[in-house]
Amino acid sequence: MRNAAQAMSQNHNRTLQLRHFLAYRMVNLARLLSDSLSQVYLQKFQLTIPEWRILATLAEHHSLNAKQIGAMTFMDKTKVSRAVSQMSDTGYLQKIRDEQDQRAIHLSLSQRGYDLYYRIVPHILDWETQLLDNISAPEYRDLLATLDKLEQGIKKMPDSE
Amino acid sequence: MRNAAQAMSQNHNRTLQLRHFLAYRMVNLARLLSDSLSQVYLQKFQLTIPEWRILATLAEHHSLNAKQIGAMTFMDKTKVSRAVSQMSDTGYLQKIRDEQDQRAIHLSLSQRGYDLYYRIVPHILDWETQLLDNISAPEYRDLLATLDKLEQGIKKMPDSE
DNA sequence: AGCATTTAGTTTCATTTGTAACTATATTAG
DNA sequence: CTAATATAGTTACAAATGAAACTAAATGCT
Repeated sequence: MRNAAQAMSQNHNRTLQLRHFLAYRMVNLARLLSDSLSQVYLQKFQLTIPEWRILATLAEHHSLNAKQIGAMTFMDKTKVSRAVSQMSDTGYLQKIRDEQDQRAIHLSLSQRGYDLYYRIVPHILDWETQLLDNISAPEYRDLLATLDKLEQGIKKMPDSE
Repeated sequence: MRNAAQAMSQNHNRTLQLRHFLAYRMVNLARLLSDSLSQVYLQKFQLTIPEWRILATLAEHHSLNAKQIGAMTFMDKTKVSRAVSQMSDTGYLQKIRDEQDQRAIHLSLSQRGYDLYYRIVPHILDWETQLLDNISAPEYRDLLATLDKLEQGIKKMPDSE
């Protein structure tokens, strides 16, 4: 028995049990994680999930255009566009047009944006700490490694263009 | 170093790196999985994601009411209600009022519903097989175990009511 | 150079979603 | 027994979403 697919088909005899169906489990857990995290801390800071994602991404990368943010966060360009407008209105970020390419707009956090980010981060990390309290350090490491492999794998699947 | 939380805080010195932030990784991967799976097979059978979830859940449990389905699939009751109506119209399921409790409605798949389910399942399993080809059997087993722990854990978190 | 195509980002519109209000039935308390 | 409360499910309304059309700038082709 070489891989997980063979193990699975052998264990379950080619029937579908949602409880053991990986995608179903991942989607449900992700929903729980996302709800818990956004509900508790982000609503408290008046940010939507897309806005938080942009804030965190820009805090790490300092300057990106909307397209890059979309690719990194797996968000639709319209979602990015709307969240960026909102954050620009609220003064969390600046838009600077590229001198070379007048279509592109460099986005970066304002001081106010960084301030917000640094106020939120401790809450996020506390939440993560609570979550990770449920698993061991090796489990955590293995989990991230496995998620990596799955992410690589799914991007190569025939029908995922 | 006892657990993952300590490992994490030590490794990353209490800064946030999205790449190593578990919730972010899980949510992104879940999105990829969900898109891939639903795009390829469910649209082909004219089912929405909520409809597929209800179909699969009823195929396993044979008779449930809307509330139970909602709890099992983590779907909002309005989402369940609408998907059930649709599936009833299409003839994939039957509604039978409980004799004891006239509010409750027992839902179960029609023959047509089971037929559809058994036509879809092989495609789902093929997709899963492709996905799991990327990881080993022990990795798969450990992954499901870890997901279990995280799911247990998050349900116990203070702010996740 | 001049016209077609591509690309970044926005806007429009139809669909999906969730919150809150609602209907109808059941349960509980006085 | 009756009134208040709770529960299952539906409906109405408003917000979020994504596909497609659109604007404006850049690139490619002849």
